[in-house]
Amino acid sequence: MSKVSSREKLLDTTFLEVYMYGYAGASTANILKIAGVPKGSMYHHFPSKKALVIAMIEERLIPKVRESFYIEITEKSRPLDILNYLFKKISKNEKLIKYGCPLHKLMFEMGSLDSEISTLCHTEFVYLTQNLTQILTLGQSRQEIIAIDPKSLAEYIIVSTWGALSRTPEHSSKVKFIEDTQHILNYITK
Amino acid sequence: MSKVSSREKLLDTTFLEVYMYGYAGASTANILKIAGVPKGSMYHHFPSKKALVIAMIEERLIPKVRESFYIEITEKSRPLDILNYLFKKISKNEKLIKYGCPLHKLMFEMGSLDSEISTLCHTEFVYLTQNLTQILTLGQSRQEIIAIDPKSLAEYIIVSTWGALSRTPEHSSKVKFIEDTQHILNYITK
DNA sequence: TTTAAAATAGACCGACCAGTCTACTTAAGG
DNA sequence: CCTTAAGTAGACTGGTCGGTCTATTTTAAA
Repeated sequence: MSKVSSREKLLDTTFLEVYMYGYAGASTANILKIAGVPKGSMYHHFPSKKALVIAMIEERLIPKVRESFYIEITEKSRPLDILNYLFKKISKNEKLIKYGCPLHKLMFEMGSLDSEISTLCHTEFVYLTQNLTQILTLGQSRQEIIAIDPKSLAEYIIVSTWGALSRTPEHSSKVKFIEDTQHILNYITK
Repeated sequence: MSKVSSREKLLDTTFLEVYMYGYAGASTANILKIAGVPKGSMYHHFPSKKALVIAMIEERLIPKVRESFYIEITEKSRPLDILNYLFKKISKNEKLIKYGCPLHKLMFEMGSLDSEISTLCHTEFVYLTQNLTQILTLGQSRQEIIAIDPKSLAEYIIVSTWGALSRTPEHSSKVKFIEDTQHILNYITK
């Protein structure tokens, strides 16, 4: 029998709650109910709702985002193939297609609510950008990717992908996402 | 002395509140305080918070979005010039750069909260797409724009632009937006 | 001028919010 | 076994939420 600690349960539940209802819309009472954890435990582990969400970002959101968007770079990496594979992988994640990238969603909401949290999210955006910039640079050295400032290109690819993932659940689909990201691939292919 | 009706004041204030705090984060009490309108008046004009927001979308948000994203098409329109002009105009709107497109922001938030409102927002996305599709088709007939399914291209341009506008306020800028959208223009130029 | 509808005004409601507090239980080290 | 801290438990607080209700004022038509 697995014994998941209250802290872990809280982080898991908070991730889902914030993903679906946003930071403002997420209620601690509901999180506690779903996690099956009493209030005292939550405030023992985290001083506030905000602190809980920050821990969730660091220990759940960021790792999950890296699973989806981070590209491991090796010497024989084929940048375009990798990017293509990445988009395919994302397109298979139904929740991602339906409700968007949780990092983007939270970052966007917090932009006008709390600069600490929004900056924390932005830091991960910077990290992903740096990783993608490396990939693009490698592709450029092999004449596979257009010769444009790779950092600017990397940022554009990420924000465009986020945009493609932010359609309404009813009107988003795997097919549309692949269609959108195909434009990105067309553009960056030399 | 201008006499703005309570209803109009409520719509104006609601637009700002929802733009800054989101639907879940917007409070009727705060809207009433800022608008200087008593609660009874609000519930006389609108049966609920949701109805107020829907009226705001129809009478404020959509007109504003069309100001920024709608392109009047004429016979001698130069599609690329128009798009370029459009991006320049958007880049000059500091609030848009800082806090993103209010339609996109609300649509994204409501995706997992209320399908009626999110569908209403999506309808406007479809409208903007149709308009842009016309422009692109015109450009294609003049060999100025790449020959790719114009509807798919139009959708991609809009979601990418929305993505470019959804950076954090602290890290978004006119320059970055122009940089992002320049990639779009590069891509679609034949 | 009378009358009825439209609009204003704000006290009030139960539900829910994040957060506090005290009591209790469990786990670990000496 | 005893002690101490870590963790659990949930009642409770002040404040805010969206929404209701009744009373009053304003407007405009008859």
